[in-house]
Amino acid sequence: MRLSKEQAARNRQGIIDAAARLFRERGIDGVGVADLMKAAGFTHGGFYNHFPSKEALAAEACASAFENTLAELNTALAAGAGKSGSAFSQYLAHYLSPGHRDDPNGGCPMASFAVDAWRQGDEVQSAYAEGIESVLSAFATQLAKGARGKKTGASAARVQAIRLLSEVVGALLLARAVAGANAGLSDEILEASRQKLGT
Amino acid sequence: MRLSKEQAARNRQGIIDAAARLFRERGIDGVGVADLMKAAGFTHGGFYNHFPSKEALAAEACASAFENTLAELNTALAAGAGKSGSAFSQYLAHYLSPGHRDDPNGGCPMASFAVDAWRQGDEVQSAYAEGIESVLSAFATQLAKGARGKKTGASAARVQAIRLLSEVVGALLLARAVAGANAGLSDEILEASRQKLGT
DNA sequence: TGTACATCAGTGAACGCGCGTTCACTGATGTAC
DNA sequence: TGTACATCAGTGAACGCGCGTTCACTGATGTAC
Repeated sequence: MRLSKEQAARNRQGIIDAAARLFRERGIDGVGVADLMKAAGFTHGGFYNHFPSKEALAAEACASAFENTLAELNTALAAGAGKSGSAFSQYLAHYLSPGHRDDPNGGCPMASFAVDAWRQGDEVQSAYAEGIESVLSAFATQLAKGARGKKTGASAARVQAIRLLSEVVGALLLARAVAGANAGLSDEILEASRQKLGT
Repeated sequence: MRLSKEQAARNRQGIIDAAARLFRERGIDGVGVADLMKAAGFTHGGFYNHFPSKEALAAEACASAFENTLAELNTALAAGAGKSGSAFSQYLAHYLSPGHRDDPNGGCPMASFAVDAWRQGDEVQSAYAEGIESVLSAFATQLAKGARGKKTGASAARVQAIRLLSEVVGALLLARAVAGANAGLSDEILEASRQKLGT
């Protein structure tokens, strides 16, 4: 039952989408090839018609998750273009919301893939590092133009972007890690960073 | 070949120590029971004489890693007691050093166990959450007393402690995740947080 | 204090299970003539 | 345009492997008398 090229390409993309969701939720090692294929609506045997290995898929899924995240960020910024820097602040507030913490499915790949990238092979690491670089650029652009009154230099904005990214990713990861055992602490962590966002 | 109680207790501790090291390095799922027992100098069959399950050991190893980390922090602070707040700053600078990034073995359990705690069972989550709470308290105490000139209130110090912890943990995780694919970016992330530590 | 027996840490083989990957097969699609 | 054949996405069984866990066994330690 050979399929048309278009359908095959669509099926391939469906597997990547399912992987991008499931890997973020349960980690790369936490999802089997059979689970993935089932989630995409297939049996597991066909997997290797599309990808040379599970790790190759993981790298594509990671890259895809970053693309979606960047697209969302740009959409959010474009929507609030009139209101100067506030769209970015709102994006960060959403990032640090309990909703985002509890739904890693479509959420931040920087948090979900961080430890996976560290311990996984080269392909995933490369995709991850490129994604981080893209997000940092986007953050730095926002910080440079949105600075309150005083002009911020490009290099200062980059340092600020790195620190901001470290803080929000760290807060999200810590909040997720303690959510099950200490929900109050988890909320407190998110609030602490959210309160002081612009400072 | 039954052993003396003392020897048995020492062997049990040896397994915990090996686990605390290996789990931080490769993740809980990345180390098998056989690997652990071999690292501790035993064959794998005896594992269940000491622990009811791998997860129970993981929880103990996580708690043990936090204890060691807190002890190191206190030692560092006591050693630099004369120089007011600078001992704490030095500790943070060490935390954000390339050396700490490249040697997760005895390093920060907050970073190493973050994703494991999130996706693992209740026992590990509890140990992790308690560890985080202890470190936050220690940080808050330092920030409250070490504040430059102006007095910092307890609740403000706690918020500051949470944000500081989020930033350093996030920076360490990001730096580790990109180290393989982009060493320059990895160093840059550590430096950005290190430069601005007190600000 | 000395003897007999129960205890239990450690060994190494074995268990069942799920994983990533491979394989022979199917049949509609794409292509060469 | 029509026909014959090669291609290849999908199926489902099977592979080897490593994992967490269990087991029968050993023999020195601890304990009851």
